[in-house]
Amino acid sequence: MSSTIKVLLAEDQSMVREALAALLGLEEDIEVVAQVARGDEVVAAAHAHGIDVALLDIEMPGCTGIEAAARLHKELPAVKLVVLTTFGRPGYLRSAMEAGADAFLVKDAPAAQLAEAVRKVLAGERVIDPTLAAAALAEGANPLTDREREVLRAAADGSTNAELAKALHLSQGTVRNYLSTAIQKLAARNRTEAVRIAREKGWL
Amino acid sequence: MSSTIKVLLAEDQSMVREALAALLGLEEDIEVVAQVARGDEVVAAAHAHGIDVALLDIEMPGCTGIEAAARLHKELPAVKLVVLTTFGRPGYLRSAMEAGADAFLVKDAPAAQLAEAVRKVLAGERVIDPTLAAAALAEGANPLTDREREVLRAAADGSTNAELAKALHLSQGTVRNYLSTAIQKLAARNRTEAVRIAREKGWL
DNA sequence: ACTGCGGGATGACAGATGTCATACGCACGG
DNA sequence: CCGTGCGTATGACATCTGTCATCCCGCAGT
Repeated sequence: MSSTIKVLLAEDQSMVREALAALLGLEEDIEVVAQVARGDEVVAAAHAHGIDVALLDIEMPGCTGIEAAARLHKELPAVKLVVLTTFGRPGYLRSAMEAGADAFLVKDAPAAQLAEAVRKVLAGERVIDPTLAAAALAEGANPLTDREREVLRAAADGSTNAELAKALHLSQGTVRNYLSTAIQKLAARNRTEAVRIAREKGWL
Repeated sequence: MSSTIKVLLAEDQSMVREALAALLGLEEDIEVVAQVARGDEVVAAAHAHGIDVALLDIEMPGCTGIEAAARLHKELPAVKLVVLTTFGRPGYLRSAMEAGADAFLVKDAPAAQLAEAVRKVLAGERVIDPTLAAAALAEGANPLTDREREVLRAAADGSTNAELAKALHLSQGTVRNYLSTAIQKLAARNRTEAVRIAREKGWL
C-alpha cells in the first residue's frame, strides 16, 4: 500500500485542470501523477502511471468523460472513477453510474468535496449528491429511442429536414416522424424546444 | 505600496473558484482577499476589501462578468480588471474591452498566465490573446440591432412566434420580420441556426 | 428640409415543419 | 405463433416560419 493516492486528472481547460491539481496538491495524501486534456488519452495515461483514482470531467474533446470512464472501467477495473461536471444533469449521473463511476461531483460543489471524494471512493464508498440522485430517479430514464436521439442531436444545429435526411440516409418523412415523436415524448412544442429539454436532462 | 497584490475572485462554480484561489495562493506576491459567486456581488465586495485586481468570470448568475466589469470600472476606476472565460468568443472580447477590461483570458490557456496577467495589468499592461484579438477584428462588430438581438435571444428557447409576440409586446408579424433580418444578417437558414451562430460569436 | 435608419406594423405568398393514419419487415418475449 | 416495439416509409393536411413589398412614425445627421 503506497503512502499517497495517485490521481489522474482529465479536464480540457488547462487553467481549470492545473488549478484543480494545485488544489489537490495541497493535500498531503494525494498526488496528481498525470494530467490529460482529452477523453481519448485517459486509458493510455492510466496504464502508464499506475493510478488509484481517475478524476474525469465530462465535457472533453476526443471522447466524453463518461465514455472514458466506461473504457477505463473495462480495462482497469481496480481504478476508482470520480466523474466531475459543470452541469448537474440527472441524465449525466445516470450514464456515469452505468459507466461504472464511483463518485459524481458537480463543479459548483465546495472544493473540499473533491479531496474527500477521492478518499471515499478509495475506501470503497460511493459519493453522489443526494439531491441529484433524487432528481435522476424522479425523472426516469431517457424516453427517446436511439434513432430519435440521433436525429434530434443532428437537428440541434439548425439543419433542415432535407439536410438531416441526406446526412442520416433517411427519407424526409421519416426524419419528420422521428422529430415529431421526440417532440411529443419531451412535451415540447417544436424541435428547438425539444433539443433544449433533452439537453437540460442530459438525454442528448 | 502594499507588499501583496489584493485580488477579488468572481466565479460561480465553487470548485473552480476555490481551485483558482489555491493556484493564486501559491504565488508569494498575490493574495485572494475576496471571493464571490455572483456578478451582482462584485462591486460591494470590491468596496469592502480595497482590492487591486478583480478577476471576473463571464458566465455568472446575477449579472455577467462583463456587466460587473463595467460597473466596477465606473465606481472604482483604479481597480484593474481581468476577464476570464470558458469560451473564446470574439464578441466577448470586444464587449469586455468596451467594459474597461485590462486583460482577457480563456480558461484553456496555461494556468501560469493567470498570475502573470494579474501582475501585468497592475503594471499597466494589457493582456490579450493575439489570436483572439485578430479574430475579433476580423469578424467585425455585432451586426444585429438591439431589438433583433432581444428577439433572437427570446427565440432561443424554442418559443413560437405567438409567444414571442406576447412576451415582447409586439405583433407576430414584427417578430417574424426581426427574426428574418437577423437570420439574413447572420447568413443562417433558420432561427435555430441564427441562434447558434450568434452564440458562437458572442453576439447574443 | 431632406435623408437614412431603427422600431413597428400589415398582407400575401412559398416553403418548412408538425401531425396523423397507415403500411411493411424484423426482432424479441411470451 | 402472436403481439409489441422499433426502424422505415408514404401521403395528406394544417400550421408555422421565412421572405418580401409596403407603409407609418420619430429621431439623428448634413
